[in-house]
Amino acid sequence: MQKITSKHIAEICGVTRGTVDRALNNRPGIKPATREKILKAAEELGYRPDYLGQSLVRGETRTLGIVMFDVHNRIFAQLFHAFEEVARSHGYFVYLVLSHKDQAVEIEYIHNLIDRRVDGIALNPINEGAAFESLLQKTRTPILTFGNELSAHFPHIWIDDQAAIQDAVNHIAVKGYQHILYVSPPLRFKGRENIHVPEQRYAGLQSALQQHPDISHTVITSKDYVDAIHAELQKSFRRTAILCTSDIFALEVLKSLKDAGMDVPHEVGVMGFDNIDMLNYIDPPLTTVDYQVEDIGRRLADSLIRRIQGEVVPSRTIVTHSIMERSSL
Amino acid sequence: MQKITSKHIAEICGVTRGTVDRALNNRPGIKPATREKILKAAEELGYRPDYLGQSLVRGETRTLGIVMFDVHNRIFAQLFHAFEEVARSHGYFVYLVLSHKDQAVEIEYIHNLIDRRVDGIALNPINEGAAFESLLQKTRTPILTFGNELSAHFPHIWIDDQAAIQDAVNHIAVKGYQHILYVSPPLRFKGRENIHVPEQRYAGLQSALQQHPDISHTVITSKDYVDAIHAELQKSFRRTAILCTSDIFALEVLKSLKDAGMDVPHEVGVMGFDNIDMLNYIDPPLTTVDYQVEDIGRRLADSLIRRIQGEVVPSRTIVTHSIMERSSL
DNA sequence: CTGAAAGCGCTAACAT
DNA sequence: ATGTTAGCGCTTTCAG
Repeated sequence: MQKITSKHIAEICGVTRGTVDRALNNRPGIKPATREKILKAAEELGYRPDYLGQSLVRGETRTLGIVMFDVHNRIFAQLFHAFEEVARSHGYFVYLVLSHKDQAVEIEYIHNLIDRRVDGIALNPINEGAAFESLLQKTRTPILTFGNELSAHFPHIWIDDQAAIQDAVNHIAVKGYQHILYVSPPLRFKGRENIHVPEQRYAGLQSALQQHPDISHTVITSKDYVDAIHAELQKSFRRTAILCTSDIFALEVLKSLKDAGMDVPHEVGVMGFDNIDMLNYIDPPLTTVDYQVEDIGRRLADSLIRRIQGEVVPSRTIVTHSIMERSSL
Repeated sequence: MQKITSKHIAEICGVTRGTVDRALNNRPGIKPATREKILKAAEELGYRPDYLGQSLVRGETRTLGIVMFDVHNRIFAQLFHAFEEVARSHGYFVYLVLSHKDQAVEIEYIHNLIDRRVDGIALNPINEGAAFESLLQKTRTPILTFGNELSAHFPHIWIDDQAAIQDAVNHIAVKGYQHILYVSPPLRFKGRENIHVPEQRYAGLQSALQQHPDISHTVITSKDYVDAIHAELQKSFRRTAILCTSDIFALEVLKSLKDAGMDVPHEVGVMGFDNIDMLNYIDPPLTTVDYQVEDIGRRLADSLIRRIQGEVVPSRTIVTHSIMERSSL
């Protein structure tokens, strides 16, 4: 069974493809009778316009691309959900591509998306630098970023990471802690990949600590951060809070502390970041930094579509965050 | 800055587009010198072939579509990850579309995928019935299913849900439980949407219980299954196991039992299904049914691509499962 | 070795 | 009101 095209319909109805087009897209200049005949034939044959042909001539594909590291971290699954929903409501499809934090993969994917003529791209980049940005600038495809920021050429939607960590540190200070173990494994990739988010958070840590000269701290960036934490806990006898830059780190930490028989928060405090929904099932309930990641997803889709339609969108949009106090600290 | 096409290159090099094509896709019948010239020009201009044009003439888009309910349930996020990885390694892109368990949305999306000429579709359907299947059959686009099964026309890759629940019940029996609260909220949509998976599991429950006439049971399908469970627990004083058809239900149950101050597993046993990775962080550790969902994702992509290339794939592929014993039961 | 022409499926401008 | 033609960007066949 051959795929049926407008040409077939034209032949069957004894008219030309131009006329078929007029009927299908109900444009003026066609006799009601022939229109009916054509529509009926199309209906019966189960005709569906080919999107490739349409896209080629229209110059738009009504497709968005979203590039993220992976979808294991719940925060990105949630973001995607919201993004997809808004996109669909505007008639856009979305390609979800995962860079797996691999710089080459990311570049290949971006090229592919552009070659496929997506109308716009939302990107959480793992690449950075002038070469990368000029690559992105070569295309007229609108690109927005989230997570790791690029230069101001690319509108960015995210939270204020610096302020968020500052708030976290202040919260820790208020709770009377004297020492902070700051857990941010991605920091060790500094200079090799785009770690704008971890760096911003780290900057927030530094500036907050200046307000609290009484609080000492240790930064942990190793892959085996759990082991590193336990080693650190041996050394110091000051009242310690473990501040993790992601809930998924905090969950690992919590688990290992439990295994080691340590009491949270009495022996040591733990704080996370993201407020992923699975925290509902965790004990002890984790204090963390909360923000509406769905809001980010929605705004990304919305702004991207606006840009596609020629509107100017703000180069920076900050979504609010807050401290979600529970009982791990 | 205008997008550059093979036409531009042809003009610049003073040749025709056919020759440009020969150079770009290094086909024979071209003088090395002109080939060099063309490749150089293409390189300098940053030429990239347009995928729409290519797809139109080649008759393939090298794109796969995967349709699932959502990506909140971790099991589907994991499946997608594996699917995407295999697809990419074969040069395929993937459209991830979410039906949100809405039948109309699913149908609209499937139409869209076909109109966009995806080369194949992996589908966990929420629709069912002859009308739906004939809609799917109208296209020559290969379609595989996972999760809810359709008829044998659509190759299916999944676990043996019946056997899995039977194993779960046997495990519960061995542990000496006398009563089972079977939690499967989707069952209440029977007749309205495709709930093949829940039904298979339910069938597994029934047949297993025939082997254990001493075990009584109650089936819970209400949306407020947590409340229903607590009501049931009041009534019976037999040793009770709560068998949930998804870990996410089990997590909710565990949480509510904890809030109610009930001891698991001594006062009541709980068992889940899926062995999602977040179980690592849960206390008490949840006994559940384990299977390699990544394996399903990989096989889906692999088989789909085979079918696209004309191979015949088995109409049914069963991935193994096992009981993951922890300490909630 | 290269050019000319046709076609993938669609839309749009221009004739009749 | 309908037909004709051209073109989106690419590939492919057939001439030269």
